[in-house]
Amino acid sequence: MPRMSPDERRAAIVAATRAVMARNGIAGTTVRDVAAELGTSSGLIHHYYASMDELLAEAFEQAARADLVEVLDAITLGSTPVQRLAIFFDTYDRGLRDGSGDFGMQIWLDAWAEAARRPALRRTSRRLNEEWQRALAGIIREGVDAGVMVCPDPDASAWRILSLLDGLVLQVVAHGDVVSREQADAWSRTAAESELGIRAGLLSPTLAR
Amino acid sequence: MPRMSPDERRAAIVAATRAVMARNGIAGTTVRDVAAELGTSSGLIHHYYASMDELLAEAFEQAARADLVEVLDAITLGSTPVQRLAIFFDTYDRGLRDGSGDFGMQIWLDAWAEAARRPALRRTSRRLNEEWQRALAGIIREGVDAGVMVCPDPDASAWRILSLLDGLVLQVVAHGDVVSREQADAWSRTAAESELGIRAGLLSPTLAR
DNA sequence: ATGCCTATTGGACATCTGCGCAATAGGGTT
DNA sequence: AACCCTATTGCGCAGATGTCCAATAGGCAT
Repeated sequence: MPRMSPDERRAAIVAATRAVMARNGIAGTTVRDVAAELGTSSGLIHHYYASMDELLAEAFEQAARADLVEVLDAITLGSTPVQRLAIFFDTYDRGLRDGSGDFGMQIWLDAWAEAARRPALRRTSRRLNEEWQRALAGIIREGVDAGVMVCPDPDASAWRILSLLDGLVLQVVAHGDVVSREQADAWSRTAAESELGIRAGLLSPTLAR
Repeated sequence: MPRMSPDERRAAIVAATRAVMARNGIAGTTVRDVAAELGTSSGLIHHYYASMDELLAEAFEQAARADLVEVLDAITLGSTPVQRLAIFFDTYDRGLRDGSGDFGMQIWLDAWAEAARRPALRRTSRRLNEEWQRALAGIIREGVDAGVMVCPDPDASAWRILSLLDGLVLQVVAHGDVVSREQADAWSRTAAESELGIRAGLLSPTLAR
Protein backbone atom coordinates (compact mmCIF):
# COMPACT_ATOMS: atom_id res chain seq x y z
CA MET A 1 0.00 0.00 0.00
CA PRO A 2 1.10 3.57 -0.69
CA ARG A 3 3.69 4.93 1.64
CA MET A 4 2.43 7.77 3.83
CA SER A 5 3.95 10.35 6.12
CA PRO A 6 3.73 9.39 9.79
CA ASP A 7 1.10 12.05 10.49
CA GLU A 8 -1.09 10.96 7.61
CA ARG A 9 -0.73 7.33 8.53
CA ARG A 10 -1.57 7.88 12.16
CA ALA A 11 -4.67 9.77 11.12
CA ALA A 12 -5.63 7.02 8.69
CA ILE A 13 -5.19 4.36 11.36
CA VAL A 14 -7.39 6.24 13.81
CA ALA A 15 -10.01 6.79 11.12
CA ALA A 16 -10.06 3.08 10.30
CA THR A 17 -10.25 2.24 14.00
CA ARG A 18 -13.22 4.55 14.38
CA ALA A 19 -14.95 2.88 11.46
CA VAL A 20 -14.48 -0.58 12.95
CA MET A 21 -15.46 0.68 16.41
CA ALA A 22 -18.68 2.13 15.04
CA ARG A 23 -19.47 -1.25 13.50
CA ASN A 24 -18.30 -3.70 16.17
CA GLY A 25 -18.02 -1.68 19.36
CA ILE A 26 -14.91 -1.02 21.41
CA ALA A 27 -14.51 -4.55 22.73
CA GLY A 28 -15.09 -5.95 19.24
CA THR A 29 -12.31 -3.99 17.61
CA THR A 30 -9.15 -6.02 16.90
CA VAL A 31 -5.82 -5.16 15.34
CA ARG A 32 -6.60 -7.33 12.34
CA ASP A 33 -9.98 -5.72 11.81
CA VAL A 34 -8.36 -2.30 11.72
CA ALA A 35 -5.64 -3.52 9.35
CA ALA A 36 -8.24 -5.04 7.03
CA GLU A 37 -10.32 -1.87 7.11
CA LEU A 38 -7.20 0.07 6.23
CA GLY A 39 -6.04 -2.42 3.61
CA THR A 40 -2.63 -2.81 5.22
CA SER A 41 -0.82 -5.30 7.38
CA SER A 42 -1.37 -5.67 11.10
CA GLY A 43 2.25 -4.99 11.87
CA LEU A 44 1.87 -1.44 10.62
CA ILE A 45 -0.55 -0.57 13.39
CA HIS A 46 1.99 -1.47 16.04
CA HIS A 47 4.63 0.54 14.24
CA TYR A 48 2.61 3.63 15.20
CA TYR A 49 0.75 2.60 18.35
CA ALA A 50 2.59 0.79 21.10
CA SER A 51 -0.50 -1.02 22.30
CA MET A 52 -4.07 -1.68 21.33
CA ASP A 53 -5.33 0.05 24.48
CA GLU A 54 -3.60 3.24 23.46
CA LEU A 55 -5.12 3.12 20.00
CA LEU A 56 -8.62 2.41 21.30
CA ALA A 57 -8.44 5.27 23.80
CA GLU A 58 -7.28 7.68 21.11
CA ALA A 59 -9.96 6.55 18.66
CA PHE A 60 -12.74 6.82 21.23
CA GLU A 61 -11.59 10.26 22.25
CA GLN A 62 -11.66 11.49 18.64
CA ALA A 63 -14.96 9.81 17.77
CA ALA A 64 -16.72 11.13 20.85
CA ARG A 65 -15.34 14.61 20.41
CA ALA A 66 -16.27 14.70 16.73
CA ASP A 67 -19.90 14.04 17.59
CA LEU A 68 -19.85 16.74 20.23
CA VAL A 69 -18.26 19.22 17.84
CA GLU A 70 -20.85 18.37 15.21
CA VAL A 71 -23.62 19.27 17.62
CA LEU A 72 -21.84 22.40 18.81
CA ASP A 73 -21.36 23.54 15.22
CA ALA A 74 -24.95 22.83 14.23
CA ILE A 75 -26.23 24.75 17.24
CA THR A 76 -24.65 27.98 16.05
CA LEU A 77 -27.10 27.96 13.12
CA GLY A 78 -30.03 28.55 15.46
CA SER A 79 -30.94 32.17 16.04
CA THR A 80 -32.86 31.67 19.30
CA PRO A 81 -32.20 29.48 22.35
CA VAL A 82 -35.29 27.39 21.61
CA GLN A 83 -34.18 26.91 18.02
CA ARG A 84 -30.69 25.94 19.17
CA LEU A 85 -32.18 23.40 21.56
CA ALA A 86 -34.30 21.94 18.75
CA ILE A 87 -31.20 21.67 16.58
CA PHE A 88 -29.43 19.96 19.49
CA PHE A 89 -32.04 17.20 19.35
CA ASP A 90 -32.03 17.17 15.54
CA THR A 91 -28.32 16.52 15.37
CA TYR A 92 -28.33 13.95 18.15
CA ASP A 93 -31.17 12.06 16.48
CA ARG A 94 -29.62 12.34 13.03
CA GLY A 95 -26.46 10.77 14.38
CA LEU A 96 -28.56 7.86 15.57
CA ARG A 97 -30.29 7.45 12.25
CA ASP A 98 -27.40 6.67 9.91
CA GLY A 99 -25.76 3.58 11.28
CA SER A 100 -22.97 3.95 8.76
CA GLY A 101 -22.13 7.45 9.92
CA ASP A 102 -19.55 8.56 12.43
CA PHE A 103 -21.98 8.50 15.34
CA GLY A 104 -21.81 5.14 17.03
CA MET A 105 -23.88 5.11 20.18
CA GLN A 106 -22.70 1.59 20.85
CA ILE A 107 -19.24 2.87 21.70
CA TRP A 108 -20.80 4.90 24.50
CA LEU A 109 -22.37 1.79 25.96
CA ASP A 110 -18.98 0.10 25.73
CA ALA A 111 -17.24 3.11 27.26
CA TRP A 112 -19.65 3.36 30.19
CA ALA A 113 -19.29 -0.34 30.91
CA GLU A 114 -15.50 -0.36 30.52
CA ALA A 115 -15.07 2.82 32.55
CA ALA A 116 -15.03 0.76 35.74
CA ARG A 117 -11.98 -1.14 34.60
CA ARG A 118 -10.04 1.24 32.36
CA PRO A 119 -9.03 4.49 34.03
CA ALA A 120 -8.02 6.27 30.84
CA LEU A 121 -11.33 5.47 29.18
CA ARG A 122 -13.18 6.48 32.33
CA ARG A 123 -11.56 9.92 32.37
CA THR A 124 -12.26 10.50 28.69
CA SER A 125 -15.85 9.30 28.92
CA ARG A 126 -16.53 11.41 32.00
CA ARG A 127 -14.96 14.53 30.53
CA LEU A 128 -16.91 14.22 27.28
CA ASN A 129 -20.19 13.66 29.13
CA GLU A 130 -19.52 16.75 31.19
CA GLU A 131 -18.89 18.76 28.03
CA TRP A 132 -22.21 17.60 26.60
CA GLN A 133 -23.91 18.69 29.80
CA ARG A 134 -22.15 22.04 29.76
CA ALA A 135 -23.21 22.70 26.18
CA LEU A 136 -26.82 21.92 27.02
CA ALA A 137 -26.73 23.98 30.22
CA GLY A 138 -25.36 26.90 28.20
CA ILE A 139 -28.36 26.85 25.87
CA ILE A 140 -30.70 26.70 28.84
CA ARG A 141 -29.03 29.69 30.52
CA GLU A 142 -29.43 31.70 27.33
CA GLY A 143 -33.06 30.72 27.21
CA VAL A 144 -33.61 31.78 30.80
CA ASP A 145 -31.83 35.09 30.23
CA ALA A 146 -33.93 35.70 27.13
CA GLY A 147 -37.07 34.94 29.11
CA VAL A 148 -38.18 32.09 26.82
CA MET A 149 -37.34 29.30 29.27
CA VAL A 150 -38.11 28.85 32.94
CA CYS A 151 -35.49 26.92 34.88
CA PRO A 152 -34.31 27.35 38.46
CA ASP A 153 -31.23 25.14 37.98
CA PRO A 154 -29.88 24.89 34.41
CA ASP A 155 -27.09 22.49 35.38
CA ALA A 156 -29.51 20.06 36.98
CA SER A 157 -31.97 20.34 34.09
CA ALA A 158 -29.19 19.67 31.61
CA TRP A 159 -28.22 16.50 33.46
CA ARG A 160 -31.83 15.38 33.59
CA ILE A 161 -32.50 16.01 29.89
CA LEU A 162 -29.25 14.37 28.86
CA SER A 163 -29.74 11.38 31.15
CA LEU A 164 -33.26 10.81 29.89
CA LEU A 165 -31.96 10.95 26.32
CA ASP A 166 -29.13 8.55 27.15
CA GLY A 167 -31.43 6.20 29.01
CA LEU A 168 -33.94 6.04 26.18
CA VAL A 169 -31.33 5.72 23.46
CA LEU A 170 -29.73 3.00 25.51
CA GLN A 171 -32.90 0.94 25.16
CA VAL A 172 -32.96 1.55 21.41
CA VAL A 173 -29.35 0.56 20.88
CA ALA A 174 -29.15 -2.35 23.31
CA HIS A 175 -32.57 -3.91 22.87
CA GLY A 176 -33.85 -2.86 19.49
CA ASP A 177 -37.50 -2.08 19.21
CA VAL A 178 -38.54 -2.17 22.86
CA VAL A 179 -38.49 1.58 22.45
CA SER A 180 -38.28 3.05 18.96
CA ARG A 181 -35.80 5.69 17.92
CA GLU A 182 -38.69 7.97 17.06
CA GLN A 183 -40.14 7.60 20.56
CA ALA A 184 -36.79 8.23 22.19
CA ASP A 185 -36.47 11.38 20.13
CA ALA A 186 -40.02 12.68 20.61
CA TRP A 187 -40.20 11.78 24.32
CA SER A 188 -36.97 13.54 25.20
CA ARG A 189 -38.10 16.65 23.29
CA THR A 190 -41.43 16.85 25.10
CA ALA A 191 -39.72 16.17 28.42
CA ALA A 192 -37.36 19.07 27.72
CA GLU A 193 -40.31 21.32 26.86
CA SER A 194 -41.94 20.43 30.17
CA GLU A 195 -38.69 20.74 32.12
CA LEU A 196 -37.94 24.19 30.72
CA GLY A 197 -41.41 25.66 30.49
CA ILE A 198 -41.42 25.76 26.70
CA ARG A 199 -44.77 25.60 24.91
CA ALA A 200 -45.51 22.09 23.66
CA GLY A 201 -44.43 21.51 20.07
CA LEU A 202 -41.83 24.24 19.88
CA LEU A 203 -38.99 21.71 20.11
CA SER A 204 -40.32 19.57 17.25
CA PRO A 205 -37.75 18.49 14.66
CA THR A 206 -36.47 21.32 12.51
CA LEU A 207 -37.86 20.82 9.00
CA ALA A 208 -34.71 21.94 7.24
CA ARG A 209 -32.43 19.06 6.36
CA MET B 1 -14.81 -32.62 43.67
CA PRO B 2 -17.89 -34.04 45.39
CA ARG B 3 -20.55 -35.34 43.14
CA MET B 4 -23.74 -33.29 43.19
CA SER B 5 -27.27 -33.67 41.93
CA PRO B 6 -27.84 -31.84 38.63
CA ASP B 7 -30.01 -29.20 40.33
CA GLU B 8 -27.45 -28.51 43.02
CA ARG B 9 -24.63 -28.39 40.49
CA ARG B 10 -26.43 -26.03 38.17
CA ALA B 11 -27.13 -23.74 41.10
CA ALA B 12 -23.50 -23.92 42.21
CA ILE B 13 -22.29 -23.10 38.70
CA VAL B 14 -24.57 -20.10 38.45
CA ALA B 15 -23.53 -18.91 41.91
CA ALA B 16 -19.86 -19.15 40.96
CA THR B 17 -20.57 -17.35 37.69
CA ARG B 18 -22.30 -14.53 39.56
CA ALA B 19 -19.30 -14.21 41.86
CA VAL B 20 -16.86 -13.98 38.96
CA MET B 21 -19.20 -11.62 37.11
CA ALA B 22 -19.35 -9.29 40.10
CA ARG B 23 -15.55 -9.25 40.21
CA ASN B 24 -14.55 -9.14 36.53
CA GLY B 25 -17.67 -7.97 34.74
CA ILE B 26 -19.67 -9.97 32.22
CA ALA B 27 -17.17 -9.67 29.41
CA GLY B 28 -14.35 -10.69 31.73
CA THR B 29 -15.98 -13.94 32.81
CA THR B 30 -14.53 -17.05 31.15
CA VAL B 31 -15.28 -20.75 31.47
CA ARG B 32 -11.98 -21.35 33.17
CA ASP B 33 -12.56 -18.55 35.67
CA VAL B 34 -15.88 -20.07 36.66
CA ALA B 35 -14.34 -23.54 36.92
CA ALA B 36 -11.54 -22.19 39.12
CA GLU B 37 -14.03 -20.33 41.34
CA LEU B 38 -15.98 -23.55 41.66
CA GLY B 39 -12.91 -25.74 42.11
CA THR B 40 -13.88 -28.08 39.28
CA SER B 41 -12.89 -28.74 35.70
CA SER B 42 -13.97 -26.58 32.79
CA GLY B 43 -15.59 -29.52 31.06
CA LEU B 44 -18.16 -29.74 33.81
CA ILE B 45 -19.57 -26.34 32.99
CA HIS B 46 -20.29 -27.44 29.44
CA HIS B 47 -21.89 -30.59 30.73
CA TYR B 48 -24.64 -28.38 32.16
CA TYR B 49 -24.62 -25.35 29.91
CA ALA B 50 -24.47 -25.72 26.15
CA SER B 51 -22.73 -22.40 25.63
CA MET B 52 -21.05 -19.67 27.61
CA ASP B 53 -23.56 -17.16 26.28
CA GLU B 54 -26.34 -19.22 27.83
CA LEU B 55 -24.59 -19.45 31.19
CA LEU B 56 -23.87 -15.73 31.31
CA ALA B 57 -27.47 -14.98 30.42
CA GLU B 58 -28.71 -17.32 33.17
CA ALA B 59 -26.38 -15.84 35.78
CA PHE B 60 -27.30 -12.31 34.79
CA GLU B 61 -30.97 -13.27 34.79
CA GLN B 62 -30.80 -14.52 38.37
CA ALA B 63 -28.77 -11.58 39.63
CA ALA B 64 -31.02 -9.04 37.96
CA ARG B 65 -34.23 -10.81 38.88
CA ALA B 66 -33.23 -10.93 42.53
CA ASP B 67 -33.10 -7.14 42.51
CA LEU B 68 -36.43 -6.86 40.72
CA VAL B 69 -38.11 -9.24 43.15
CA GLU B 70 -36.76 -7.22 46.05
CA VAL B 71 -38.46 -4.14 44.67
CA LEU B 72 -41.68 -5.98 43.87
CA ASP B 73 -41.82 -7.36 47.40
CA ALA B 74 -41.15 -4.02 49.00
CA ILE B 75 -43.87 -2.38 46.92
CA THR B 76 -46.56 -4.58 48.43
CA LEU B 77 -45.99 -2.83 51.75
CA GLY B 78 -47.37 0.43 50.37
CA SER B 79 -51.07 0.98 50.90
CA THR B 80 -51.56 3.61 48.17
CA PRO B 81 -50.20 3.93 44.62
CA VAL B 82 -48.19 7.03 45.55
CA GLN B 83 -46.74 5.25 48.56
CA ARG B 84 -45.87 2.24 46.42
CA LEU B 85 -44.12 4.49 43.93
CA ALA B 86 -42.13 6.12 46.74
CA ILE B 87 -41.09 2.69 47.97
CA PHE B 88 -40.08 1.81 44.42
CA PHE B 89 -37.55 4.63 44.51
CA ASP B 90 -36.55 3.81 48.10
CA THR B 91 -35.63 0.27 47.22
CA TYR B 92 -33.88 1.16 44.00
CA ASP B 93 -31.80 3.75 45.80
CA ARG B 94 -31.06 1.45 48.73
CA GLY B 95 -29.73 -1.15 46.28
CA LEU B 96 -27.38 1.49 44.97
CA ARG B 97 -26.16 2.45 48.42
CA ASP B 98 -24.51 -0.79 49.51
CA GLY B 99 -21.95 -1.51 46.84
CA SER B 100 -21.14 -4.89 48.36
CA GLY B 101 -24.76 -5.99 48.30
CA ASP B 102 -26.58 -8.07 45.74
CA PHE B 103 -27.49 -5.09 43.66
CA GLY B 104 -24.76 -4.62 41.08
CA MET B 105 -25.67 -1.79 38.75
CA GLN B 106 -22.37 -2.37 37.00
CA ILE B 107 -23.61 -5.63 35.53
CA TRP B 108 -26.40 -3.68 33.87
CA LEU B 109 -23.87 -1.46 32.14
CA ASP B 110 -22.04 -4.61 31.05
CA ALA B 111 -25.26 -6.26 29.90
CA TRP B 112 -26.34 -3.25 27.83
CA ALA B 113 -22.93 -3.10 26.17
CA GLU B 114 -22.63 -6.86 25.64
CA ALA B 115 -26.18 -7.17 24.31
CA ALA B 116 -24.90 -6.28 20.85
CA ARG B 117 -22.61 -9.31 20.82
CA ARG B 118 -24.46 -11.94 22.88
CA PRO B 119 -27.96 -12.85 21.67
CA ALA B 120 -29.05 -14.73 24.79
CA LEU B 121 -27.86 -11.92 27.04
CA ARG B 122 -29.64 -9.43 24.83
CA ARG B 123 -32.94 -11.27 25.19
CA THR B 124 -32.57 -11.57 28.94
CA SER B 125 -31.55 -7.96 29.41
CA ARG B 126 -34.43 -6.79 27.27
CA ARG B 127 -36.97 -8.96 29.06
CA LEU B 128 -35.85 -7.82 32.51
CA ASN B 129 -35.97 -4.18 31.47
CA GLU B 130 -39.48 -4.74 30.16
CA GLU B 131 -40.51 -6.31 33.47
CA TRP B 132 -39.19 -3.29 35.36
CA GLN B 133 -41.17 -1.08 33.04
CA ARG B 134 -44.29 -3.18 33.45
CA ALA B 135 -44.04 -3.05 37.24
CA LEU B 136 -43.76 0.71 37.14
CA ALA B 137 -46.57 1.07 34.59
CA GLY B 138 -48.76 -1.05 36.87
CA ILE B 139 -48.32 1.33 39.77
CA ILE B 140 -49.09 4.26 37.49
CA ARG B 141 -52.29 2.65 36.21
CA GLU B 142 -53.44 2.07 39.77
CA GLY B 143 -52.71 5.70 40.54
CA VAL B 144 -54.69 6.88 37.52
CA ASP B 145 -57.62 4.61 38.39
CA ALA B 146 -57.57 5.89 41.97
CA GLY B 147 -57.55 9.45 40.69
CA VAL B 148 -54.27 10.39 42.43
CA MET B 149 -52.16 10.45 39.28
CA VAL B 150 -52.69 12.07 35.89
CA CYS B 151 -51.16 10.18 32.98
CA PRO B 152 -52.44 9.77 29.41
CA ASP B 153 -49.98 6.97 28.61
CA PRO B 154 -48.75 4.93 31.60
CA ASP B 155 -46.48 2.75 29.44
CA ALA B 156 -44.70 5.72 27.94
CA SER B 157 -44.41 7.43 31.32
CA ALA B 158 -42.94 4.28 32.84
CA TRP B 159 -40.28 4.14 30.12
CA ARG B 160 -39.43 7.80 30.63
CA ILE B 161 -39.15 7.55 34.41
CA LEU B 162 -37.12 4.37 34.20
CA SER B 163 -34.85 5.72 31.47
CA LEU B 164 -34.17 8.90 33.41
CA LEU B 165 -33.32 6.83 36.44
CA ASP B 166 -31.05 4.56 34.40
CA GLY B 167 -29.39 7.48 32.68
CA LEU B 168 -28.66 9.28 35.93
CA VAL B 169 -27.50 6.16 37.76
CA LEU B 170 -25.30 5.40 34.78
CA GLN B 171 -23.39 8.61 35.44
CA VAL B 172 -23.04 7.74 39.11
CA VAL B 173 -21.75 4.23 38.46
CA ALA B 174 -19.58 4.92 35.42
CA HIS B 175 -18.13 8.31 36.31
CA GLY B 176 -18.35 8.60 40.07
CA ASP B 177 -19.26 11.95 41.49
CA VAL B 178 -20.11 13.84 38.33
CA VAL B 179 -23.66 13.30 39.55
CA SER B 180 -24.18 12.18 43.14
CA ARG B 181 -26.32 9.26 44.10
CA GLU B 182 -28.48 11.59 46.17
CA GLN B 183 -29.09 13.82 43.14
CA ALA B 184 -29.93 10.86 40.91
CA ASP B 185 -32.44 9.74 43.52
CA ALA B 186 -34.01 13.13 44.23
CA TRP B 187 -34.10 14.23 40.60
CA SER B 188 -35.84 11.12 39.38
CA ARG B 189 -38.43 11.41 42.16
CA THR B 190 -39.27 15.01 41.30
CA ALA B 191 -39.36 14.17 37.60
CA ALA B 192 -41.84 11.39 38.36
CA GLU B 193 -43.99 13.77 40.39
CA SER B 194 -44.06 16.17 37.47
CA GLU B 195 -44.67 13.43 34.91
CA LEU B 196 -47.58 11.97 36.86
CA GLY B 197 -49.19 15.11 38.26
CA ILE B 198 -48.33 14.28 41.86
CA ARG B 199 -47.94 17.15 44.29
CA ALA B 200 -44.27 18.00 44.83
CA GLY B 201 -42.72 16.27 47.80
CA LEU B 202 -45.14 13.38 48.00
CA LEU B 203 -42.56 10.99 46.53
CA SER B 204 -39.86 11.91 49.03
CA PRO B 205 -37.99 9.01 50.61
CA THR B 206 -40.05 6.97 53.01
CA LEU B 207 -38.78 7.67 56.51
CA ALA B 208 -39.10 4.10 57.66
CA ARG B 209 -35.83 2.24 57.24
C1' DA C 1 22.43 6.44 -10.35
C1' DT C 2 23.60 5.31 -5.69
C1' DG C 3 22.71 4.72 -1.04
C1' DC C 4 20.33 5.34 3.21
C1' DC C 5 16.33 5.84 6.07
C1' DT C 6 12.14 4.02 7.34
C1' DA C 7 7.35 2.81 6.00
C1' DT C 8 5.44 -1.52 5.19
C1' DT C 9 5.06 -6.41 4.89
C1' DG C 10 3.77 -11.05 6.31
C1' DG C 11 4.11 -14.33 9.27
C1' DA C 12 5.75 -16.48 13.87
C1' DC C 13 4.79 -16.80 18.73
C1' DA C 14 2.61 -17.28 23.03
C1' DT C 15 -1.64 -16.95 25.11
C1' DC C 16 -6.42 -17.16 25.64
C1' DT C 17 -10.98 -18.32 24.18
C1' DG C 18 -15.26 -21.65 23.82
C1' DC C 19 -16.11 -26.25 23.02
C1' DG C 20 -16.03 -31.47 22.50
C1' DC C 21 -14.71 -36.10 23.70
C1' DA C 22 -12.88 -40.33 25.55
C1' DA C 23 -11.72 -41.95 30.03
C1' DT C 24 -12.53 -42.16 35.01
C1' DA C 25 -14.89 -42.56 39.30
C1' DG C 26 -18.57 -42.18 42.63
C1' DG C 27 -23.04 -43.51 44.36
C1' DG C 28 -27.50 -45.60 44.19
C1' DT C 29 -29.97 -49.95 42.81
C1' DT C 30 -30.33 -54.65 42.47
C1' DA D 1 -21.00 -57.69 45.99
C1' DA D 2 -21.81 -56.68 41.23
C1' DC D 3 -23.52 -53.32 38.14
C1' DC D 4 -24.94 -49.45 35.67
C1' DC D 5 -25.79 -44.67 35.11
C1' DT D 6 -23.81 -40.36 34.86
C1' DA D 7 -21.24 -36.67 37.24
C1' DT D 8 -16.65 -35.33 36.66
C1' DT D 9 -12.11 -35.18 34.73
C1' DG D 10 -8.31 -33.57 31.86
C1' DC D 11 -6.78 -32.77 27.71
C1' DG D 12 -6.97 -31.58 22.87
C1' DC D 13 -8.70 -28.90 19.02
C1' DA D 14 -9.50 -24.89 16.17
C1' DG D 15 -9.71 -20.23 16.07
C1' DA D 16 -8.77 -15.52 17.67
C1' DT D 17 -6.00 -12.13 19.91
C1' DG D 18 -1.97 -8.77 21.01
C1' DT D 19 2.74 -8.36 20.18
C1' DC D 20 7.10 -8.72 17.99
C1' DC D 21 10.60 -9.18 14.29
C1' DA D 22 13.39 -10.05 10.25
C1' DA D 23 12.84 -9.03 5.49
C1' DT D 24 11.28 -5.96 1.77
C1' DA D 25 10.53 -1.86 -0.82
C1' DG D 26 9.61 2.92 -1.71
C1' DG D 27 11.17 7.66 -1.76
C1' DC D 28 14.39 11.36 -0.70
C1' DA D 29 19.21 13.34 -0.39
C1' DT D 30 23.48 12.93 -2.38
